[in-house]
Parts: sequence; structure tokens; C-alpha cells
Amino acid sequence: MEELKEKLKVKGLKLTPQRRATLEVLFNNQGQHLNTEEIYAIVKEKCPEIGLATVYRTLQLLDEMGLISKLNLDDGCSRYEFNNHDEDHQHHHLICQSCGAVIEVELDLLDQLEEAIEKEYRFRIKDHKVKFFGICSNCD
Amino acid sequence: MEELKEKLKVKGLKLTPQRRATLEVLFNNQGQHLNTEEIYAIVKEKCPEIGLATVYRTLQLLDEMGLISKLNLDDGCSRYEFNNHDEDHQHHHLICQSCGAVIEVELDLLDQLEEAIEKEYRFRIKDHKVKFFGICSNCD
DNA sequence: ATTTTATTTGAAAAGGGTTATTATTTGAGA
DNA sequence: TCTCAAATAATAACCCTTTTCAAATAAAAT
Ligand SMILES: [Mn+2]
Ligand SMILES: [Mn+2]
Ligand SMILES: [Zn+2]
Ligand SMILES: [Zn+2]
Repeated sequence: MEELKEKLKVKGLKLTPQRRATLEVLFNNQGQHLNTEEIYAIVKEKCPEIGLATVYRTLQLLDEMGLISKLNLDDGCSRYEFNNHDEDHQHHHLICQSCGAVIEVELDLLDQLEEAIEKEYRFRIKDHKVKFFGICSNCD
Repeated sequence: MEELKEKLKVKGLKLTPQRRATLEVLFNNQGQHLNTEEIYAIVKEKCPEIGLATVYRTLQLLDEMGLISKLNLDDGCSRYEFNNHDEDHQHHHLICQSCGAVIEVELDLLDQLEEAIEKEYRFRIKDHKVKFFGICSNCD
């Protein structure tokens, strides 16, 4: 939360109750992948006067600032999750093609691939998004 | 094209000129990542009577059949590319955060990670989508 | 504490990619 | 050729997201 305040100040932006509350919802729901409507519903509990447009704007802002990540599950809406600073990279996702479950993968194991890319393509990697599709243990 | 005919027949679906033409456009524009409107415009050259809704339906169908792949670049629309059967997996993409360039990566190098996932999570991997974000050599 | 000012907000409208509807056409097997 | 389920074109509807704009407000200046 202090980090949010600092990053906002640098850009001349304000720390509002709405922004604070929205970030708190993401922080308190780690491991889930909530869409904007779901986040809106939860934020309203603590911040009943907030508007849906503000939630959209805030999520966009928090994503640009790197505090949260957007996730696309091809279900017609954007989903978000809190960026845990303990992990140095965004974690990977396993998506079950049978039941739709989304599983978090803590393993990174991309160092070899990233090194090869940086060398071969002279591309400086800042971030990545990795999704694996298949059948989860419950469905197998 | 023969593969399309076979896969359609299995499901009791028809091989129409519209489907044929749409797949040909993707085949003839490999290396690009066209959105639906762009594909529609090109298909119209050979198939002027085709409707936009048919292009949407066909791209969805070809994606489900595994003949093409959908790509999300967070620019408000879906993009597609032909699945080259020479590659056994979908290739990775490098996305420049400065100029927006999209670069194809032929290296796979995910075997180690995929093996670890199959073992540790008992998840049978069928496919993957991997995007790297950073700065390309032109912008660096 | 008061004033100032650029930023932010809520409500509602607009936007825009995608999907659904429906009457008509058509591919492909009999 | 006949038959019929599947596909199409045109258009309306859908729905997630962004924009608009007047009012409110955080935060710096006084
Ligand atoms: Mn996650
Ligand atoms: Mn590609
Ligand atoms: Zn499953
Ligand atoms: Zn670039």
C-alpha cells in the first residue's frame, strides 16, 4: 500500500479511498482470478458508493503500475490477480480443458529459454505470460 | 486443406467455399497476426459475397479444430495465425513494449518445464501459449 | 486553516468487437 | 435428382469496456 502511494506520487496521481480499497480486494483474494464485476461486488462492501467505471479505471492503473496482473482466460472478460513480490516473475497457469480449473505453478524454469532469447534475438525480457492447456489430475 | 475436409467430415460438418477461402488466407499470410476485420477484407477479394459473421464463425471453428491459433495482444481484438504442422508446438511470441513489434520464436526449450509440471501437478499438457514482454533490438 | 487546482469520481451514454437470430441457400449423401 | 441438416448473409442484439462531463476531492500552496 505504501508502494502504491509512492508510485502514484511520482506520476502526480492521487491516493484515493477507491484505489486503496480496490488494491486491498486483490490483496485479500490471492490465488483467485477475479473479473471486474466480481471485484466491483467485493469492493462495494467496504466502499458502497464506488462506481463500476472507477473499478475499470483503477484496475487498468494498477496493472500499468505492475501491482497486479491481467489474465485472459478467453471467457469474455479480463481477470486480475495481485502481484506477489516474493515471486520475482509472474507465475504460470495450468488451464484444464475439461473442467476449466486454473492452477498456479510456482516453478519458473524459464531461465534457459530466456537466456537463449536474450542472446539470439537481442530482446531484453521484462516479463512473461505462460499458459499451459491440458487435463488436470481430477479430470484424468 | 485435405485435413480440413477430413476433420469436418468426422463432425458431420460441410466444407464450404467460405471455410476454404478463410483457411487459405491464414495459410497465405503466415508470420502475420491478422485480426478478424483484416482477414475479412482479404477473404473478400476471392469471396466477395462472404459476410463478417461467417468469418467470425469460421475462425472460431478452425481454432477449435486446431488448424489455426488465436492470439491476444491486448489491443481489443482477437488475432489469428495458421498452425504450421512442421512445428510440433505453438511457437512463442516476443512483444516489444516500446514499438509493439511481435516476433516469432522458433526455440521451444520448454521440455524441462513441461516434464516438471506433468510430474509435480499430474497435469497432461496438450498445448501452451507463451508470451515474453520487453524491448526489441530495434528499440534498445 | 483556507485556498487553489489538477486529478478523480459517479452516472450515464457511447463504443466496438463478437454473438445470436432468422429466413434462405447449399453441400453432400441417398 | 431428391432430401435435409448444416451453413450463410444481413442485421439486430449482446455485453464488456471506455468515454463524457459536471461535481467532488486529494494534496500542495498560501
Ligand atoms: Mn494466478
Ligand atoms: Mn505467431
Ligand atoms: Zn479438470
Ligand atoms: Zn521495439
